[in-house]
Amino acid sequence: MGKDTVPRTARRIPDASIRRLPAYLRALEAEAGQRLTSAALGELTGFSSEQVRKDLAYFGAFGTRGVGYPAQDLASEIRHILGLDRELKAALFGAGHLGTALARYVAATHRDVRIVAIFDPDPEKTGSEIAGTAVTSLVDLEGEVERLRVAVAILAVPEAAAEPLARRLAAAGVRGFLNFAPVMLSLPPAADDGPPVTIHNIDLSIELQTLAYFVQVHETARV
Amino acid sequence: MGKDTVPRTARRIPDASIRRLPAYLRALEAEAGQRLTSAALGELTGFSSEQVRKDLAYFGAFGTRGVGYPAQDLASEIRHILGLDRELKAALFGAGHLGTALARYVAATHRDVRIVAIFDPDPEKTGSEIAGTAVTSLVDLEGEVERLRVAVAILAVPEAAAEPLARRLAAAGVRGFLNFAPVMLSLPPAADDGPPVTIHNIDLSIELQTLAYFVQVHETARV
DNA sequence: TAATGTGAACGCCTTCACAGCA
DNA sequence: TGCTGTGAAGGCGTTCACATTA
Repeated sequence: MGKDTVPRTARRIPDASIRRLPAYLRALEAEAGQRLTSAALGELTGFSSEQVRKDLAYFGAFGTRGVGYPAQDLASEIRHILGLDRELKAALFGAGHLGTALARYVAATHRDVRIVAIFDPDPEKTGSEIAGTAVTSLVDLEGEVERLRVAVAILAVPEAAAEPLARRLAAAGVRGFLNFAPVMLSLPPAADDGPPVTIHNIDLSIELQTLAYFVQVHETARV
Repeated sequence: MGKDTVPRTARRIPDASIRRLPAYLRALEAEAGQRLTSAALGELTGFSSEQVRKDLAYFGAFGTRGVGYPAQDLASEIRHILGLDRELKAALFGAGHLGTALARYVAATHRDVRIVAIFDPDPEKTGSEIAGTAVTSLVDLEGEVERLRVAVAILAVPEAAAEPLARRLAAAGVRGFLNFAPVMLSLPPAADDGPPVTIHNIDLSIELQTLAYFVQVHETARV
């Protein structure tokens, strides 16, 4: 997880709570039912019912005592909280296997997130299309990013390319990064004048090597 | 992140500490130098020096007071702690774009993790090779998994396929899962007789939608 | 002197327990 | 009666501060 630079909003909401909201949303959308109790929602998502209630209560009183939560409305509320009632404009960088998989996945499953551009320096790739979006060269990167009002960047590029690219993008106004390159992006000595930049790192190596630890530990700790 | 079923080992080590070890390892391997202080290692990884010292101290006294840590030896120690001094045998499921990207990445960057098998039901794919490993059909899945002594499974399969597959694999002795499918794997009513299963979920939707929240919040909270 | 190793303080998040309300 | 909403308690991890040792 990247730096979280959450400003002093009304009451401080735990990052952990925010990370659970998408799970609730998914469960609510899958469950076509009318009403759901916190216990039911907990069952579906793997969290405790208290956890569910506390998370939701940070944002308002959406439930009815003795009854539960209205599924449809709660889904809308969560979408609103996450900012998914307005389309999130994302640009993808890197049209390799990973980038292609990501573009297709997002296009197939996220109405609320739109990949407005795909960038790749390889001339063999530029001009082609992935999931309906053209692959573009990096000439006039900044111009395109500003023109398309790209809010977040998904980085599926080689390790060495990630940081310089991210710096350019941050300077061009990109506010969020989903980084798949195995590097700690240290972006800005950055500003407290401009809006903060959020970075989420997804690092396969960390997951794999951590998994190795747990698998191995359990082996030894055989009771 | 999945359930963590850590047994009562000697002293309890925070999961968070373990998740930082790979970052230290990466920094140590990149830095060819002789010695490193906790401050230097912190600088390279983005963590505080106290954090670095505390994390390492859970496992032993690897440093020299007044001097720092020996880079080479510390790297070996961390590899040992993570269990990366023995090869981790992994099987990949799903030979689509995501699976292909994962297989190539692991083969290119991890000496310590070996993908010993790639499974995909598509007859067009079986028989081909990805990063030197043949793509196999799912006939005799259990037999192959046991024969190859697969310790962890990487799931790059469609949502619906993930859970039934994971159940079969867990039954066949797979102990760790890296799940890229957007589902909460609820594996076992599982055993307390057998060894525990560790699940790490990597969920693009959660990351994207959480990112949407932070980007949006900052927009509103403009000072 | 310089940097590690570590008890103690702190803060954040989760869990508990129950008051409040349909 | 049943389930939500929430203050209080508890637990876990990070930060602080310093004693320790090459």
